[in-house]
Amino acid sequence: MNRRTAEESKESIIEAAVKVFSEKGYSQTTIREVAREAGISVGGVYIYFKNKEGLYATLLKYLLKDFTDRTKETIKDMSDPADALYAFIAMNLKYARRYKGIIITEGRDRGFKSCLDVKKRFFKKQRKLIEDIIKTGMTSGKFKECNVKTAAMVIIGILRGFVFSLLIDSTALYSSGDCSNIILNGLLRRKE
Amino acid sequence: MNRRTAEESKESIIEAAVKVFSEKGYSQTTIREVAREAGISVGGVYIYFKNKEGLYATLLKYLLKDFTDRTKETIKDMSDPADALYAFIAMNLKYARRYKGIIITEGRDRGFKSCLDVKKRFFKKQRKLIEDIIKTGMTSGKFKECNVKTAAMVIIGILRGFVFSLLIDSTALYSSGDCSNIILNGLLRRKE
DNA sequence: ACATATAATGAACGCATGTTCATGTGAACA
DNA sequence: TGTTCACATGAACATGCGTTCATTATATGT
Repeated sequence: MNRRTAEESKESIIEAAVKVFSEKGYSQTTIREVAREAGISVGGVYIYFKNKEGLYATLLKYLLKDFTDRTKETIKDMSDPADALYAFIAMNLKYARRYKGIIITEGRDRGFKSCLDVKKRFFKKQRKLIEDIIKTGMTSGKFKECNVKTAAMVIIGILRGFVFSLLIDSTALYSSGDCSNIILNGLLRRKE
Repeated sequence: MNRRTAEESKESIIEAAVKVFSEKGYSQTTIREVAREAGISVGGVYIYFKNKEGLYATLLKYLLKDFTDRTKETIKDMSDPADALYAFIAMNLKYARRYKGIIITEGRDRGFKSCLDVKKRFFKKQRKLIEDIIKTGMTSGKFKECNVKTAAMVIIGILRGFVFSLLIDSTALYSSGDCSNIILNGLLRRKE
């Protein structure tokens, strides 16, 4: 019978870690549970990862890169900026549901410098994507003039709120459509 | 020399707990640190609170009630709904900065039923406040017609995003003004 | 069959933390 | 001075978790 290769084992650990961390967040996740889920021993985990934080950092990088790539791929051919913004929002919501414990986790500063950097770079890329959408919208005249950077930050803030709402109450949530509608149109009545 | 009364001790524990939980969140907070901060022994904490969760629940209730009351007081005399919304947002931001570890904490479901209920009731009250603002705006014709409940939920989501942004990067943040501007006006160019 | 390298095991260790409890302390009153 | 009561202490206990390491199992090459 063939044993697993090192690569296969490592992958199954990452997959298991993604699952457990997503459900429980960092503090509540134990190496023992990840090991069980991956079908390996406790010590086995430490063959492939230096420690818990290392495992978490690896998985975070892997997941965020995957997310960024998919998002770019999804919106790259969209000409209408409103469509792109909608797709961007929908994409965020979908991933948030699946990996809620990870995308927003209690990443305390102490001892997590590595993760913080990964996250910051991720959010920077996200902001860049939105900024491009907004710029396109402004150039084509569809969006009004505004501070692009600020608007992008606010939208990212809105999306974080989305995700956080999921953590508190995973059922009752407004849809991507409702959200993008308010972002696009605002609350104030338009003249005429 | 006069010793502290039971009431005084209890209060100083709550104050200490507010401080430590705000900074570190639930998991990272230890009873030992709360006790030290309160100037009491470890065992002393257990005279006044059943356990860690009980202490947390008490402090959460106390803090959220205080916040709701102050918010109501602040906006109750404002006639312009846009002003009220702005004040509401500013209020949230202010408290979030101070109590970030608590207002948004990793309140996992397991074993935290009591806290979850407190939080849900709090958010319900918050939503009610925003709904009233929006309704006022619609009645006066300043806001356009929309689904009040949904709009309120979206705004709450936006605020949660605000707070979460604070956790990740406490310096670079858009202002309350930027935020309410986008909420009120949206991104799309207005006709004419 | 034997040797070697690779992959895996899980009991054991050290440490941190929530919680308890027998004991101590000081003020008020007899 | 002695008694009582409320308030407080902190060492000790139990548990859980991250981490290590001496040992075992399996495949591969000779």
